[in-house]
Amino acid sequence: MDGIEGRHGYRPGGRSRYGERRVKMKAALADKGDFSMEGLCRSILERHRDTIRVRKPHIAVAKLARIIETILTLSNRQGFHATSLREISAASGVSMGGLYSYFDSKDTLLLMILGQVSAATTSVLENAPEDVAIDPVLHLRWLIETHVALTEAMLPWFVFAFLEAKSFPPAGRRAAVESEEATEAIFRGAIERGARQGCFSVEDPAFAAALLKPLLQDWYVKRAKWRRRGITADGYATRVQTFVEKALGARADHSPVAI
Amino acid sequence: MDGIEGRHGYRPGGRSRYGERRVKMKAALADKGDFSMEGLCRSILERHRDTIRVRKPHIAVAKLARIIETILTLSNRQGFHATSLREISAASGVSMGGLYSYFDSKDTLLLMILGQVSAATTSVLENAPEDVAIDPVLHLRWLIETHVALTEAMLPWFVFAFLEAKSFPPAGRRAAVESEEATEAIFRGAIERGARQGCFSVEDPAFAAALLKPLLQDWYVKRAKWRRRGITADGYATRVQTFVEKALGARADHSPVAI
DNA sequence: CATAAAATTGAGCGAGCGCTCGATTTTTTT
DNA sequence: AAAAAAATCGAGCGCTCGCTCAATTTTATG
Repeated sequence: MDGIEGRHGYRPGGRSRYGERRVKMKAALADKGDFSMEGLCRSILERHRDTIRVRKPHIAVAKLARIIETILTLSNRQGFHATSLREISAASGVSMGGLYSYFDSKDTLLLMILGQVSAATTSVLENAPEDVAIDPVLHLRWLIETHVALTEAMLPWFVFAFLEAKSFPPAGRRAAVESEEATEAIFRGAIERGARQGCFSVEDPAFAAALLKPLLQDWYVKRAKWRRRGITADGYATRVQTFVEKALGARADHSPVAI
Repeated sequence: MDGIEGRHGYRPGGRSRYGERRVKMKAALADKGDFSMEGLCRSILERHRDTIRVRKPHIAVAKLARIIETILTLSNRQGFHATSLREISAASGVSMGGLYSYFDSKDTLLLMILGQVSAATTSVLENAPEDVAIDPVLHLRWLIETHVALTEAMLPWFVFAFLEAKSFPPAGRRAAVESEEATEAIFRGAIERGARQGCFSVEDPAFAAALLKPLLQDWYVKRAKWRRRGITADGYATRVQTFVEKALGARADHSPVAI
């Protein structure tokens, strides 16, 4: 995996590797799964076979896709709570009763989406290519660009999770906190290993790891702002890498290529 | 203002200035206004004299305080949208009709709170003491610790604003974005000046300023996490100062005292 | 092509919502 | 202490919400 582009953002005297990086970003996700609406809904169907009453998978997946597409669109505009099932029904073309073949309550629907987001996040970030995971600096760099690429590929899902996770049922709240801590633990792992090996000089690796999450969240939460400023996903990832590596006191020979 | 403690976190060979810093944190806010529930509600009353139908200020302020206290508590637990006026009435001891002497719609109530948060934020952060504002490094350090102190003093207000600003009426959305950009502009001012004067070596001051906001937000948004880890407001401010100054390549002679 | 199974429909239910307004109590003025 | 003004009250209005289920249409089977 990751093959031809080689060394993951590290290239001794390199300049302007934008094209390569963009390819790599997509490549970093390519093997990890299918992030299309259909693929994600297939995964939801698997995790909720007991609740979903429609038996035929191809029918269920297609309709789930229409339903969830609609919910993400409406909720990200006006909030999940403010989006009624009647609206969802009208916009998706699925009747009121039809919706209830796919979930038993509005809360379940919320949990389906939150669950898919956290499942995708951990399954992607926990599986860095071996050659990257060896070097803490490269590993952290990979985590940052992969996180940005993932949130890019599942943008409306992450926006939804961010907006709605807080104001909802205990189960959802707990799941969200756990998911976030899992992500943070992955960051912390790389930073602590780097500190032990002398790649980073940082007093408090746990704190640095905790700060990284909000930095990465800003990319999808304030998307409009970054677009207005003409910053691309690659540009954002590169800048965060630079910023964080400097804050961690990364050894100079590893410093990423300037934007 | 800020008087006796002197130089704002900078002290050549200093160690363990915790006590001083804590005093300074409160002092930094002391002259800027009254951040008690009463004081904040007095400010709201001033800005909404036309909507609020109760004429006597002392009565209006006292009751507003009870109402808003209740709303902040309930909303931060279960969301503003999910909190009904009947609940607010029961919990605050003000009748349904009574509530409507203080606002003409639930949306107005939301805007009152959001407005107070952004008013307080800009009025505080825009008024750094002159001796601090002179030096960009000290200025940035002051902005960080004052922001943390302010969000500490108005914790439920900031949590509310963070949770509810997104999913509501256009007016509130716009106000929130503007308020955030104002804060960011203040950060950017200090960082750009520092870069020009050579105190910082940073490629993209605007980007660094934009990243600072989410770092400071994490303090009040994930409050439970930080408390669980035993990190105080002072500790958080100090760590963010260290982290950010390192990322900005601040000159060593200005580096803050180690925790 | 008949029949069983699966999928889909939407009017209707009870509940709770934001909000109003005439009646009532409290406070101030004379 | 009476009258005027200010503040407070809460039952009730119209409406929309999440959700259900008997009836219907669509699809698969022998």
